[in-house]
Amino acid sequence: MRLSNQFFYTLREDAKDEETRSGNYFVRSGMIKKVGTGIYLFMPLGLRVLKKIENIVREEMNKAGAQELLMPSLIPEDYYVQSGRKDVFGHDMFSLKDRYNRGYVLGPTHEELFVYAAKEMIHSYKDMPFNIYQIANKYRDEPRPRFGLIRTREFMMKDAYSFDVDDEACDKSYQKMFHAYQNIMDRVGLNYKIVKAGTGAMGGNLSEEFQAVVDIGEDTLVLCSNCDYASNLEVSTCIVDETESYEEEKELELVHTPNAGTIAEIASFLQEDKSRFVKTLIYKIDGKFYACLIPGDRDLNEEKLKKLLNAKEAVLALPEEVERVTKASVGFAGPISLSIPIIMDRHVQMMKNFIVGANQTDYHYKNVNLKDFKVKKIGDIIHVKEGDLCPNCGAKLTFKKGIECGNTFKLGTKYSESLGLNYLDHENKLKPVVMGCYGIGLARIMTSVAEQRADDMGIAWPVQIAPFEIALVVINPKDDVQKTIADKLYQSIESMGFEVIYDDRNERPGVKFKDMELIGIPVQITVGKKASEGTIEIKHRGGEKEEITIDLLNEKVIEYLNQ
RNA sequence: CGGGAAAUAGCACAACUUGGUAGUGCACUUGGUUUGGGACCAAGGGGUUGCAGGUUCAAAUCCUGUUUUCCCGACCA
Repeated sequence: MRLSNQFFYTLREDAKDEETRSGNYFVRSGMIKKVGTGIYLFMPLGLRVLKKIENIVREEMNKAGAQELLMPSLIPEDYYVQSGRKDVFGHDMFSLKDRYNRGYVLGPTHEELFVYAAKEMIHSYKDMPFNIYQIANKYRDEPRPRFGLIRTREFMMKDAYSFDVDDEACDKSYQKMFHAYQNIMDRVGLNYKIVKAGTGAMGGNLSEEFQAVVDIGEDTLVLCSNCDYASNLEVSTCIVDETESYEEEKELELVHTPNAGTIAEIASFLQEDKSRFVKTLIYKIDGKFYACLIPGDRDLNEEKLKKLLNAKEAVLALPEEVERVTKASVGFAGPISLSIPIIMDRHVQMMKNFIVGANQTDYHYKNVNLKDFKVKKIGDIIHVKEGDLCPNCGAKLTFKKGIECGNTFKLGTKYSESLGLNYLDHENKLKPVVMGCYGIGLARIMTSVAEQRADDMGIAWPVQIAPFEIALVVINPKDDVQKTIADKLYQSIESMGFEVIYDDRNERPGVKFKDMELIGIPVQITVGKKASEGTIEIKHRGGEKEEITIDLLNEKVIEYLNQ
């Protein structure tokens, strides 16, 4: 592409509203522009990157035997009412009425319609397996979109669904997709980790996430320093250090702790470390109150709590409710002589002489031990911390931040049962189809790769997804010799099948260099003063320039692009 | 949905406290000088100050409402 007379602009100043480095560079390099909260338009340059990612995804999906189709975004709401997900999504789904007051939604994810499509195909076990997918926009009314393209309300997603006769067959389909995902993430040049994740409201049995390792990520990845354990914080576990404490059990003691309602306050008041405390959190779980005991320096994991109790909903009790249940102000709840059932984290089992609230405003108990109260259930209900011990090998766990770029789910029969997707097996018996679903966020890949490769000049795109492979800069387009040579080179490189952005604008050299580095073209060729002597320059973005003779250009270009 | 901040030229901001011709930088146009890392000089163009009301002789400025955006939190298949 010749830059003169093309739609191309860059901004010299940082974007006001972009919190991420990549987001700022996307805006400054004219790739995207914010239209509203969580809504962006893609300018030609940005679209090229997105399309390249899309094509890699499409190629790998097709290679894995999946077939592409296209679902509508505007969907009669009945499909989501039937599946029960109108309620599950609630306000997260955009819904609207047409002129006849009929209800529609903008599709937040498409299990329902894929099942609808699959029903046309599936009658018998002979009709499976197959995998169908689309690359299309999804709509979610996020409470708080942020981080550039990472959390937007409209976003391009590849979603695929596999259909199989049983779990064993589904495993095979799942593995195919899993490998396709590895190929995709490798090809786009992403530094990523595959972690185990929660199945959440999607339901199903197994979920793995392809997480880009990026500091601005919203997810926390728990990785083992020794083995290959990798898991999303949501579902991470650890083994409990069972080193026996030989501490003597001391006499229970009631202490006056005026106005010290939080762990931090009471810890500083009593001059004790937070780990000497046991927090008592009052939860309302499926309508009933429970007290949850966890170490004072830990956070409760509501997902784990729900799972332990096989519950649908777990919410922290309101202050009034806490006061009613504990007969004390918030902050003084404790397990001793409490009337509601007590759920205790495993770690508390190993503690001795700890401190808890006394269920009396302004009082705590010191030297509390397990014999002092009754527990209904013991389990793992806390988030792991850095330094906890790996559940596989016992080595220390470390944390990294991640952006979820892709995920793979084994859905089981959840949707096929609720939506009546069945087939006849060998024995003429009706059985539910076993499904898998597989998603990839295209703009999240774009952001993650950019974030991982940004420097203080701009984005250093990998060749595979760069908007152009080669930048050709002519230093002085008013110099006839330079211009003629550059024009020729442009045609010749383009005819070799490479994507070239040819900067023939009448700008000063510095402007062109800065722009090419900002938008991140991997290889740059410069035609300058020495062109008249048959010498030009080639370099990697941000690298050292090499002077070469013009006749060597073709082979050098290939060499540089492959490096 | 709670708490905070903001809305002025394409972009980033000033003027608001104390009401009186809306200004600066970048970008843009014209002319000239420049041409190997975001040039310089000169002359220009571009604004119903988010929207709607109110106070006033007079509102970007004060008041009320409204919409939108950003930040923190809650939330997040």
